[in-house]
Amino acid sequence: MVILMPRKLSGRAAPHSSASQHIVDKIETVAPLSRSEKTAILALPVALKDFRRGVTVVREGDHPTQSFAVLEGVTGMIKFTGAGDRHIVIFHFARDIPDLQSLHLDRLDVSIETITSCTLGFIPHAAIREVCTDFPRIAAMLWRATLVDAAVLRECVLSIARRPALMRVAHFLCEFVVRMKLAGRGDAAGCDLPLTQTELADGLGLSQVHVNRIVQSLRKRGLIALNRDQFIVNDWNELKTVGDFDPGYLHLTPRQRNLLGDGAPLQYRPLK
Amino acid sequence: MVILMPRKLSGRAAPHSSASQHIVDKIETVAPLSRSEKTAILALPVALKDFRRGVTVVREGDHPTQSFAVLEGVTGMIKFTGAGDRHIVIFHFARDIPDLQSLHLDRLDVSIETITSCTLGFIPHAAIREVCTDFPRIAAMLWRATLVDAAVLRECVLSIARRPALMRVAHFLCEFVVRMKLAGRGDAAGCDLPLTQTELADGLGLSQVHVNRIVQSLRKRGLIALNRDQFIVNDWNELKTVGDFDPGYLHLTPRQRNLLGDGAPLQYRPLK
DNA sequence: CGCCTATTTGACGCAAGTCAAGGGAGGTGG
DNA sequence: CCACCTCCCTTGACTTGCGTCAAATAGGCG
Repeated sequence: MVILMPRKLSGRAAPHSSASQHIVDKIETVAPLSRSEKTAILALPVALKDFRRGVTVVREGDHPTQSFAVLEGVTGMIKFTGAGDRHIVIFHFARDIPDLQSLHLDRLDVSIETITSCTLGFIPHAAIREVCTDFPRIAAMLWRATLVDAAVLRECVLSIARRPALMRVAHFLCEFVVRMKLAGRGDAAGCDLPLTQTELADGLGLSQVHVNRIVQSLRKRGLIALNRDQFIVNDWNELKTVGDFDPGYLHLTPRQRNLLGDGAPLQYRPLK
Repeated sequence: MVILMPRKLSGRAAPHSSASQHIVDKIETVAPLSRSEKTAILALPVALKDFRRGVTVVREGDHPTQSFAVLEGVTGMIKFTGAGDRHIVIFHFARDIPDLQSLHLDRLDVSIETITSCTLGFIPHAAIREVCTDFPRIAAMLWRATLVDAAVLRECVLSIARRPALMRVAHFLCEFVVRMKLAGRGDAAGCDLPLTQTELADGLGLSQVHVNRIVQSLRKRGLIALNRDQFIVNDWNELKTVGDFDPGYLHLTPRQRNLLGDGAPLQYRPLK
């Protein structure tokens, strides 16, 4: 039986920097910014706020006048059916801006909850609009960020519609570890996984019981080690195969690919 | 048994207008444009091209240098699993710009196929970028259009993940008829439905056989009449209820709501 | 130690998939 | 004008992946 190390990867994360610096960083993984563009972003007014786990930050039906960037933690976009079934449509990590859409859609069609305790940086829409007007390339880069989210959603639709549970879970874990690494929350061995199996199920369109069985089967095959805190990849190539995972839809930039290390995000590294 | 009328709604559609006029119309359902903004859009170079049904317009992995607007017909965003299972992620109708995302994401993560014969208007990215730079409000409106698509995807994820087949089909049909009406392809009675049951299945994450059974069950309940060409709603309220359909996620503008007629898009109108 | 939350296991049922065959409608060509 | 083909829809029989229910176990944490 694989033994997970008690230390969380979180401990090794970079210290907080301001929300606007995060946005600069995010954009610069795509294209370098000019001095004046950078200055404009760094001048954005940001209100930092901490949240505990399981809090609804904004609610479906709200008409926000600000958007927020995730500085620390994981948030989830939640939707409910009329019958009250909950589904987590997509997770967001450090440097994502989960409700950027509210900049142009005045009514929220989802709720956003904290999945872990979070630090969020709120920026008024007016300020973002102003920067976008003055610096079209910034607008384009923020637009791009929402387009990548949409691409993730498309893959998610495919996965839920057509991939059986084992493949779906494996695919989800592949995506999760890659995106966590980009958020500075993973390394060559794996990543933080601050999700209960119930939350996994809510994001996968499966029942909690079935997720449990699938996870166990992936463990038995020696592909992964996983608990409520962290996730270790024992055989990346095989996990990718089982999960039918091709990261093309993530639209990684060359810089991001470097971050992940030579195209093979995680090397085989059996635990003890 | 309900008898569908042989005449298709298509016959009544507005005649072609130029692709750029379509874009102006689309944007103006959200907010009026200034004279100079309108002029800039109308000056965009558009190459019209006709396609037969079932043609792949752009392919996953392509690096397009232009985007296209749908002037006539229906297109589908298609994804495949590694095993070759096909899924239609979202349909697009007149006035939509299915691959607008390629403006900022250089590699396509989906293919786009014609579901019916189509007239498409191709516009070089360079020209769109220029307009977006010169007129930030145009950029914002195009951005908004991609955000509405993303909202539709989110609802789609919820539907496939959590709604049982009957509800899912009903929900799909509700969305379809509303969006077709906005594209000028439906009226108080119903809309064109140029989809085989296999294509419905591909869009719903169900098998063709099961779609057939569900459609029959909706027919027997007296909610709909439907064949390969058209779709008639016999009981809109009940269909909405069965489909757990709340159009909030479509982010309809007041003008669009008017188009649909007083909030209740389709009135009860039993066939002969 | 006891409570709460998360994971695990087993038994059972059903919604939806698969396979296979038949029927209808429209198109085409001899 | 009939024969044949193709595409789509329909139906039935059978299978199965996953959900549901329920109870037991395990792991923090005050």
